[in-house]
Amino acid sequence: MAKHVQTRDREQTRQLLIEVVGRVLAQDGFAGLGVNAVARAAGVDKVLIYRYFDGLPNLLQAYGESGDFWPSLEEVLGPDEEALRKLPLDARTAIIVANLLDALRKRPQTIEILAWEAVQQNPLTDTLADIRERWSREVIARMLPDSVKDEADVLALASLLVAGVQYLLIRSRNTKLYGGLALQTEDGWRRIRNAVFRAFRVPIQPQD
Amino acid sequence: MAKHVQTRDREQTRQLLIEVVGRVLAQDGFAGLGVNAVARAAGVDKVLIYRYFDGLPNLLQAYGESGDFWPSLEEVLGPDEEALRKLPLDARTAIIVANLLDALRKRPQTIEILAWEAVQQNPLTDTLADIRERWSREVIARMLPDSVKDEADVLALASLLVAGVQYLLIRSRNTKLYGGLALQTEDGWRRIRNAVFRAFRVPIQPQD
DNA sequence: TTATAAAGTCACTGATCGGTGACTTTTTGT
DNA sequence: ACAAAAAGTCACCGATCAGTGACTTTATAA
Repeated sequence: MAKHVQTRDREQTRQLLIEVVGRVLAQDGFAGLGVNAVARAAGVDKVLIYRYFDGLPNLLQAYGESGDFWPSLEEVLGPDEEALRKLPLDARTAIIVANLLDALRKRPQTIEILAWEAVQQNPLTDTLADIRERWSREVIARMLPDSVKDEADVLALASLLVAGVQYLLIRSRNTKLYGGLALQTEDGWRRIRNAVFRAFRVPIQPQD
Repeated sequence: MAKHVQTRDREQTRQLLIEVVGRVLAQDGFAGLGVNAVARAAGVDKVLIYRYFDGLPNLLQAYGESGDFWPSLEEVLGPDEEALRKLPLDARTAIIVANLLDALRKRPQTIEILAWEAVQQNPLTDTLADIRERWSREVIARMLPDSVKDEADVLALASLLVAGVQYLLIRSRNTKLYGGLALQTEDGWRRIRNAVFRAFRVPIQPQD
């Protein structure tokens, strides 16, 4: 039973489609994301998107679940979780936010998705937003349990800063200058990163 | 020469179209913004958009220039500019950012435009982004001249916070909860506003 | 009053979109 | 070897989009 080399393989084509979603997303953004575009980029007929995924939403869902489009907890907590845990609340929070900034900068597709979420609401963006909301709750429970009863409301400040970081990442795709910040230079991002530490009154820590 | 009541008036129709752009923008967002949609909403033939504005971009340009879609300097500096000027740099900056937050919350169309800018680059969004960049430079020149040589880089922190505020405003259209912040409640926005003051180590000032 | 220019209407093109039915080709189980 | 099921192709549909040419109606100025 020496089979031919498989040229028609459902699972392989499924994976290809999922992979191509990420590619299209990174290249053209969600604006260019449609059945036609994905099928074309995959060199595959669009009918397969309907047959294998019952439409684009489910394909995107599969992409969202399969990919590592969001940083892992480890990536954001750094190499030495124990040492981090011993720091004061402000410092802990600042470092986590700064690490998140570094991690997100490396993920163009994630930035595209953030832009998409900001602008449109649909079942997929709802799902992704929910994943991230749970992620943030996990970070808090694991590393910032004392923040929830902090009367100075570090959490609000942290969320505001994360929001700012995400917005600037989104803008950096198209915009050179935002409020005097050069979003497409390393120096601009160093200033932003330092501002995070300043907001928490924590000595500035260079990137790993 | 008792004229009939004008039923055909170029200028009036022009103004109507400009006004309708704002209405469509506030109602359906920029996603629903097209020649067909605007013409339909205005009860006018779309050919007039081409005749009077030579296409949608110029109509949007006219809208951007005519409307008060961005807060005035006065609105952001508050009633007593002189008193504000006497405060320390941190306090001045915090108050301006907080005032900007209050002002933007009142402008749903502006929030739509911000969302649009975040996501797409085109001649119009470029123009609007430029208007705002000049606006911010004017605020700095007028109220924060000492910030440019501030070695702690208040400006970076201010821009980051403004970015965060804008992002949360954008998200608040669709999202209930972001990082634990209830974006559709007064309490949520009070926490965000307070976080601004906290970031600058300034006593929290209630909204006017 | 009448000619003319402007205001507004209408019907159409060509392109692209999401989605589907019917077809051909390959794989697989017996 | 062969039949059935699955994989993949192809041509089409209806809707909507931006944009245009040709038409009718109204206002204005001589």
